[in-house]
Amino acid sequence: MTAANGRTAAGAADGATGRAAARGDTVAAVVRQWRSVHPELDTAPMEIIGRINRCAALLQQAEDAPLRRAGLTRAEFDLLGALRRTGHELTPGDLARETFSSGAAVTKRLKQLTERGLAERRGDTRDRRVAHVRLTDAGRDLVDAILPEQLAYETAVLEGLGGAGRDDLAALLGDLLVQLEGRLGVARA
Amino acid sequence: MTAANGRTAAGAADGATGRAAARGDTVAAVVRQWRSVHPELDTAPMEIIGRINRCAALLQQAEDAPLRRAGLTRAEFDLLGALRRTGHELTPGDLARETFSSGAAVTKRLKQLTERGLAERRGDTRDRRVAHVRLTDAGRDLVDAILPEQLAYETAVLEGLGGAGRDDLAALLGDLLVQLEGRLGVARA
DNA sequence: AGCAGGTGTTTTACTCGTGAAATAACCGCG
DNA sequence: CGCGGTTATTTCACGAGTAAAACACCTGCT
Repeated sequence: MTAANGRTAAGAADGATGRAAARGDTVAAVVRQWRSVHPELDTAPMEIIGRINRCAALLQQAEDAPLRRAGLTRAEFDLLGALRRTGHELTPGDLARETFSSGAAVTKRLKQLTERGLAERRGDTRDRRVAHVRLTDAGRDLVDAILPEQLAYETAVLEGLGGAGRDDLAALLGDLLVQLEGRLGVARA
Repeated sequence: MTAANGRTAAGAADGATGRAAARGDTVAAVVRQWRSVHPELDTAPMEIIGRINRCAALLQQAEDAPLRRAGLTRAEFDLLGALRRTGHELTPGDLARETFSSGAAVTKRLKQLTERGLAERRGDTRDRRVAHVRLTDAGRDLVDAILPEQLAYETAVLEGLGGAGRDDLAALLGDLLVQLEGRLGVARA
């Protein structure tokens, strides 16, 4: 993911579009550039998609710092988080699905995480192809230490929106997500 | 970064709402899991941040396909797009800032893109350290061919939100982005 | 002039993720 | 039983990104 798609990247700041863009976030500047080069195109979607991408990039950047301090990659934390929140053992395949990554990536991460004593694996007794992975106490404690920190940061960032704005935003993003997940068939129902 | 942080990942496990019900996107299921494991935490931010991350991931996935067909990485397209929308030559350093990536990455991409005849470089006459990069005709045509396609897809996805919803969403994301960019100081002002 | 220090770009060494092939084990059917 | 087909996981080869070092060049100071 990356940080910036063409419509997400920043230019100079200056703003005149829409109510929030009066302050001129970086996306507004980019959209303006595109409009002046391609006046015939409807650039409205960029105001949403571009901002989503840019928000995601900035959030990731901000939230990766605490993880790094704990010696974890975001992907590793996602894996541990999946184990923590489901509350039961998962197979590598389950973990790949939960974390939206390839099986190969999960294999590598599990090797790391088990070596570091954050996760444990045990073979299935019936089907010797499958493994079951669970958190160690250390793994659980690590997740439980990091999660509140992340949530606190997120809460602080969202503070500026006000309660109603937060609710609206969550709902609208939910609608959009339903569109996207429907469109791209979300596999598991 | 990727697709799914701990609070973004989808839950297969939660059959409760079965289909993507009234509000049943994948993020809602994940949030529900966290709440049941950590009832004391305020999980509200996940409803926004998680959805932003997931939307970004799905959008990228969807929009990468057309790029791939054109033989481009998203990062490469971002670079070409920065050149296209600014309308003038940029130095590698400028491109790194515009596309939020490291200078090293830009160097590599430029090598690729010039070899493929999509961009050209020329040395600065005054300062022989700096290079100036511009699009070739082929590069410009490629961007101009891909961009409308991407916008059309985005328009289609956003269709489902309705005009008012779209405006609200853009504005709210703008507000959030201002928070984030302010908080993380956005270099270029 | 000449050098100290700063800036723009590239190189290097490495990490991480991926797709595809390889491996290993299960299942059902003759 | 044993063979074909399928599924779970790992291995392999590679592409892409990064941070830090290297390089090349400029600028200001003496």
